[in-house]
Amino acid sequence: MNRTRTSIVDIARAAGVSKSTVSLVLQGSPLVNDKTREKVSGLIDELGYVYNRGAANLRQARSKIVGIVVNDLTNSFFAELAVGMDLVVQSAGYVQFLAHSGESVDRQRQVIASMRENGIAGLILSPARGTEANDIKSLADSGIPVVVVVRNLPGAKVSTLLSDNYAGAKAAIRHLIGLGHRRIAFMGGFVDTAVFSDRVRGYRDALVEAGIPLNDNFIIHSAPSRAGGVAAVERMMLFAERPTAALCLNDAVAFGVCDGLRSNNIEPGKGFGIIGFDDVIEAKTAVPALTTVSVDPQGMGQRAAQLLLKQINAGQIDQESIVTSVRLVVRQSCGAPVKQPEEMA
Amino acid sequence: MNRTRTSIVDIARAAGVSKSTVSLVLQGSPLVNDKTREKVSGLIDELGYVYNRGAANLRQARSKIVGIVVNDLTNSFFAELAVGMDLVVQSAGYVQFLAHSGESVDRQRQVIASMRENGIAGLILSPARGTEANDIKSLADSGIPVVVVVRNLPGAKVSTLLSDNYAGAKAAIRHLIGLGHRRIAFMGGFVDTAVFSDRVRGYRDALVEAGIPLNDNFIIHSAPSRAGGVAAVERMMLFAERPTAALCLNDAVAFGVCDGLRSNNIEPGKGFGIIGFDDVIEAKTAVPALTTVSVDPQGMGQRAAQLLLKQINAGQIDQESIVTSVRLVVRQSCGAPVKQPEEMA
DNA sequence: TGACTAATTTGGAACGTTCCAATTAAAGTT
DNA sequence: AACTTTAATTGGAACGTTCCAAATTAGTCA
Repeated sequence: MNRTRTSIVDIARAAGVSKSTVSLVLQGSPLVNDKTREKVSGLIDELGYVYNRGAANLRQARSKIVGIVVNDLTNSFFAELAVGMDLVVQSAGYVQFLAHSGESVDRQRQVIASMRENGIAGLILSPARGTEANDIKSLADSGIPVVVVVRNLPGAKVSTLLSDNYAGAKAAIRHLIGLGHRRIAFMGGFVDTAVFSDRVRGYRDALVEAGIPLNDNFIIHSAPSRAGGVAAVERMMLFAERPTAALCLNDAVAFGVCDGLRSNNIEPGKGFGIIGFDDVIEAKTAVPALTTVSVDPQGMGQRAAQLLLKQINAGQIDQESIVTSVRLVVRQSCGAPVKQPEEMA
Repeated sequence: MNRTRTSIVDIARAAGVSKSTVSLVLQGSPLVNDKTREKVSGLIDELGYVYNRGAANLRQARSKIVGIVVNDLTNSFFAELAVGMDLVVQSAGYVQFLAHSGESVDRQRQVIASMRENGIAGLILSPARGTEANDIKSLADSGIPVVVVVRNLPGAKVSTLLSDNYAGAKAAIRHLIGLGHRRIAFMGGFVDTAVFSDRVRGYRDALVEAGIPLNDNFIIHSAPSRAGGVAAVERMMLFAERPTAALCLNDAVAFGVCDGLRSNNIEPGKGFGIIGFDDVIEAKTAVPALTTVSVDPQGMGQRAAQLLLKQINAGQIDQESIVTSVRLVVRQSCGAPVKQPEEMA
């Protein structure tokens, strides 16, 4: 009910010591006598004192806040990524500004500026589509560590943490080929992201490696969402010669593809092989369980946060680029071996 | 590259005015002469000055930070809720600490303490299971507005924003009854949450209202997740006399129920009617599209944030309890009218 | 021009911490 | 007892802002 919160000097007065001593107690210094420490700590809970980290930051210039900006929280991949970051950030005694840019560069710029004003010690950014290196230049220039995750940001001289999209896509396609598929589509995504182009590159290279001719119609663009997957299938159904399997840009698209196939009375995993990308939690429990390239979003979030904290503590920032490896998790959605895919059109 | 960030006095010196004038310019005061304002603003971008909101807070005691604690970000319902909050918080010029408690009261306590030290102006809490009124008492006592959402927190004298779970469940069951169903299950959830008990109450009341005898076996507990839905179906399949439809605790469970039915070769929406709760974005595009009680999570997040901001600005907090109305969205998963449900066991 | 009002500008205290240099108290050592 | 170490404690400046009362400058009117 007090108008003004109780401060360090209030408890100093109450304990009959100086504010410096109280400060020492607060930071657990061994310099202070056990008896005074005890008395002070007692008063601290008794008076309901709460530490003012803002004031401390003002003096020390190093805050315990990290900023996290994610392009789409409603996509479970990014939600899990955020949860992974949250985990390590919190247990390191930091607290996070977490914002959602909704793929808007403007909004992203705004929140980064606002975070900066609030004195973040570092930033983890999963950039919105269309982000330029310039958007984080001034941040990086002022010595605040930045880690870019998931999507590449060419030209930015900051650390990045990406998954091995190329290898993952290649492994997925090889698996489908091994099952006997020859007409394989790539579904979902638009050309303007590195994630898309890397995965498509893996898709293409695996096909040529197996001597299968490329068919550009089989790369079916759509929104990288569940709804996008449904749309892609609609498009595919119009083809005279249809694919027998597809690698999807991500799990969300893959689930959409399952939905779309069902409305066309094709059973996913039996009449058509599907592989997703990311390995979101639902991938395991879905029916059919989704074969997918596991990126381990939560683990990736953890690694990103660890990388950032390392740089914050190190003081100087040496730019690091990590590509996390990825593995194909075979479940039901890619189906049993297909004997004569030529006859399935 | 400067060791120390440039401050208000740096640009004051450069512009040949006092720091007070610069401060005035910063807050857009009409007191300052246009010419000096112009000069000062010029120097501000030129020297790359960034406002230190922490220092300002120290002086003013009212920050532009709100805390948001959510029990499970990986559940799309809560992710969307968070996005809704983010939207209004950001456009009001605030920035948010967003944390994920993962249903752990300990962790929740920690992050709330940490947020408090960082000087949040208010808190929105979607409490972890097992949270007690006491956990936010000291916060509320110190005059910081708190809004509790989604889950009730009995005994806490703070504002709450809940959806009308009772009415929603009742409407859903009435609809199923109208389609001819008589043996209707309730799937998912555990007894310790108000959300669960309210929805079950609606379920029960609607059944007795229609003169249908209650069967407690038909309330099938499980984790409130997709995996939980699958598990609930497994349990149901063992019944001698099976339900013909189910209301699910939430959409995640409902999707799981669809999965579970499919692995038992029952087509969701045809052989078995399913109604979800929440209306997550995927509900619309799923196949079959999910009939569900729409809670509009994003809208709810927005309302919660607006409520909080109102209280922050008002200065004094008058406790408000809002129950947002809810509506049944009929799509495909509850199926066509069932003629003779007695013969479907 | 002088007096008065309106428009601008400005020192300095204050917010709650940390840190440094300096002081005081306690404990050993001859 | 006089000194040296070691242990504990302490003022006060500093961090970057806001706010107030007061000072300065410009403008207006007789």
